[in-house]
Amino acid sequence: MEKRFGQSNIHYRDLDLIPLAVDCIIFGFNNNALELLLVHRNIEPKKGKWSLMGGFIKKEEGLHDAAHRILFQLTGLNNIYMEQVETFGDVDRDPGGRVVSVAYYALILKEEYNEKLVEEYNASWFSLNELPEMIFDHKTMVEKALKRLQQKIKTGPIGFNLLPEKFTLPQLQSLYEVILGETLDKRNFRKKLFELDILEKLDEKDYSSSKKGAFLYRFNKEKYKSTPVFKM
Amino acid sequence: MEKRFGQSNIHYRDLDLIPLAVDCIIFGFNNNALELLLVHRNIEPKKGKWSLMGGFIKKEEGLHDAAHRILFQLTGLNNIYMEQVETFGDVDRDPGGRVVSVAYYALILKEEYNEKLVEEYNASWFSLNELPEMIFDHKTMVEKALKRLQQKIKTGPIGFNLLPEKFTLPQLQSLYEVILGETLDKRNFRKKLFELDILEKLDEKDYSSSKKGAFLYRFNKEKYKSTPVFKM
DNA sequence: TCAAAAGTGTTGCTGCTACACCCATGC
DNA sequence: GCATGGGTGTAGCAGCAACACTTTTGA
Repeated sequence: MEKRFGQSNIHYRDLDLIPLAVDCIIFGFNNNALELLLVHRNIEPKKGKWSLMGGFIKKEEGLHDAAHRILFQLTGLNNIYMEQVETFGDVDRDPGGRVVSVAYYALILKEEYNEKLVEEYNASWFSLNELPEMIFDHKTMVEKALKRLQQKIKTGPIGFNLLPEKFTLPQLQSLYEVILGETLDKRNFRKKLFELDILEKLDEKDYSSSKKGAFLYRFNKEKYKSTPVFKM
Repeated sequence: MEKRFGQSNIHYRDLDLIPLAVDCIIFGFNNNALELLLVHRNIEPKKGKWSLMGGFIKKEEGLHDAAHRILFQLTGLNNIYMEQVETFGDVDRDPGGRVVSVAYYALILKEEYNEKLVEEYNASWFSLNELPEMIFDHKTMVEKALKRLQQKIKTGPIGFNLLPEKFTLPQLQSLYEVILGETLDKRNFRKKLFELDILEKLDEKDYSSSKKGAFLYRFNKEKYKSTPVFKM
């Protein structure tokens, strides 16, 4: 076989082939907390430990496709916002053998995932502040993903992926607070948002968390696209 | 063989194994321009085209080790600042066959690399504004790397890796200007730097670019470590 | 003496932070 | 009527951008 790869002179037969996986950091927002969907290992080694949902990349699928497939396997969800975080490739990261893994994070709606699938995988939600022990370098992956999410949420309108189509401003603010890990000033928060002019105020109110009720808003993609600036 | 990998139930024999490579975006600074070290393909396909220096990852080395090895192959340089950019894995990115590639960028000193090696590889420097056509998705890799470098240089003292140990403030400013792609105000630039208090002013001057001469400075790592804040 | 690059402070403005009270409603 | 969360405007401050002239020296 004389096939050559890429810009290299290496022949196929000389190649070290290393299993390549994707791990998904699945974020959800609920009860004013940021949560993570983890799967429970019911096989050895590390039986009983928690881990990110992962899987191996197939020959005929791209990285992003693999990430979406694996997310779909666990949640039944499609068309989800996902972003590559980093690739982890320390030789000993998986004691079971050399595996390189590309980490992706996903922002999903906790109300929409398929509960049956999640049960099948022995998966469960954990608040970010109360994460259980996780296998391998998954803890590091989560930390890196969170940092990227923090950056990204300040510069792009991606937080809305964690909220239902209609949401209240207190909800949105709470989302930013738990992701950024700091409390925000209510008036300043709203001022910034209104200046961006990307929200549509609806005539409906949500009464689930107060007697007075909070107005519902909707993210207006068209408005954002016409002037794609976002800074929080 | 019953070996199991990671959190998955997939057995080794079911795995698709995909060649995994590293590509290096090698930045250098010279003549007040940001430059890139590219290698010339002298084999088909794409003979005559330019490409990033790359290579396949070995079974017994980590990702970062692979990146450093490949950089060393071309430049003879060790202990270089490198950072992972992103992993590229579209199915058809390399028409020669499926290859997933992890992109790393490196900041090196143009005065220090091994010219013989570079000649052997038919490598050559290109100004960032005058890049030749490159193979595969290497252009995209460069763009992503530059964006990361722009971010990073504003928040960390990494620009010094592109300058000799002793450098002048006009040099440093020019470096920031070409990386960020904008002109900066001389006085504001210097003010910010002095406030950071991480530079050591030397008694020597550099006369290579002016008659008056510009004072030489040195980055003081200790000072930076004692108060690791950096914002430009 | 002039050309070319190095070096140096001040002012105005903008954008951010801090902050307190009224409203609507269910109980 | 009171407790709870929703909603609203302003003033001060800090940090950023804009800006011009003097110095040195080689040719």
